[in-house]
Amino acid sequence: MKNSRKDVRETIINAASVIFARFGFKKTTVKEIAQAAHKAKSSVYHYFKSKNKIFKAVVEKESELLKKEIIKSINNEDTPQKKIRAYIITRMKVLNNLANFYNALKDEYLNHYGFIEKLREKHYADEITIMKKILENGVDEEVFLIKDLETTAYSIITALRGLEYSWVIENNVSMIEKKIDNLLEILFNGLVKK
Amino acid sequence: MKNSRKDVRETIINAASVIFARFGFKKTTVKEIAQAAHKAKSSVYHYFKSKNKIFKAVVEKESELLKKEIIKSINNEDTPQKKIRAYIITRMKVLNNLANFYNALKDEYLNHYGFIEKLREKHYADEITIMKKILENGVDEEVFLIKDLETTAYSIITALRGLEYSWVIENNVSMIEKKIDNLLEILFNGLVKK
DNA sequence: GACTTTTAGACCAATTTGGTCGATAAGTTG
DNA sequence: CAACTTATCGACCAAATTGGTCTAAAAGTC
Repeated sequence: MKNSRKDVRETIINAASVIFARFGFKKTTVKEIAQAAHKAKSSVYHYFKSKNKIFKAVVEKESELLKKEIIKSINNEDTPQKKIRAYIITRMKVLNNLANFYNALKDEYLNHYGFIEKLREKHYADEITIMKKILENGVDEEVFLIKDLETTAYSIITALRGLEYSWVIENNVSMIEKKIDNLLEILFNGLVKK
Repeated sequence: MKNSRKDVRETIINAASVIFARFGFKKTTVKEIAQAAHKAKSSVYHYFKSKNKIFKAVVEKESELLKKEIIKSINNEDTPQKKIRAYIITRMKVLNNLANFYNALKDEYLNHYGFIEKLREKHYADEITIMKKILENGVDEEVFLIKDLETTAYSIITALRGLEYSWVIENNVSMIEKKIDNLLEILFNGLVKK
């Protein structure tokens, strides 16, 4: 029996994933991807229309993986506060292991490619949706008091991006978790004494 | 006062070192090196005749650093046995942080370049010289009994290369030190019961 | 201000690279 | 087996990239 078309695509994506992660989009050649997948270059083009499309497939796969992991980790927690905390930690941890997706989000150089922007937008939209659900849940359980869910979710997600920098440079994980907890303390209880 | 020629060369070497280490010889472009050193590409060529020569300078620098570290660690020990052990451990540890030199020693792809072969030979010769000195010292102190210093040094150095593979794949340092000690036990006392 | 050293932009020849095409092989289906 | 579809691959190409040169001007030195 022959390998299904999907299997071969998967093989190529996996091979490409490793090389893209190591060398970035520009420095990765289609020939290398082909070699790593044990195929001729032209065979790769039988499954993907362009180098761009290969990268797109790789990044989308990682993007979905991240989403899955986040949702899983949220479902493991019971209170809305713990869910938000789990969201943040998982997001940071997993994202750091998904080099291609991370680059797609950050790398200026990739801005020329339209699909990257779309991917970013989708990712941000997903983030907001997830956060909104958590908040909504918190309101239902009468833990949170929120006027505008959309705006609040948006604010939290935006603020989170500020954390990323510390995350990348600090290698001390427990230190970062402390910082996050401090941030969450403010977020949950506010700065004003009650 | 203007930067001396040597300083600029040093700047370029340092910039190149980082990029070569990350992307390897082929994937590194002279333009990138120039940018990292805040120079125009043609300015780089004012200091180095070719990309090859830049790489050569980088690798030689690392090679010398390794040698220095090894000698320093040997001088820190008093007995010949400890010196040999220090030699092995330092060699492994430092070499792993000198990506360019390591690649120069290992990478098949670089075989085309003549200077790499010469560098390898010099490195091996240095290793043997150092080991010979340790052994000689051991004989003088009547700790070792060795007929042919040259051949013995050669044998030990050769055997060491077999260790490198385990070193690279194992990340458990103490485990590797154990393996080394076991090897040294055989080396020092022999397999035959006395 | 003559002279040397640096710098950098324009330029070039050679290689590399993304991508195409046609021919052949391998599977599938009837 | 024969018609047909799918997969594989080597040869090929135009465009981009790259290592490397050259010239001219800026900066430093005496």
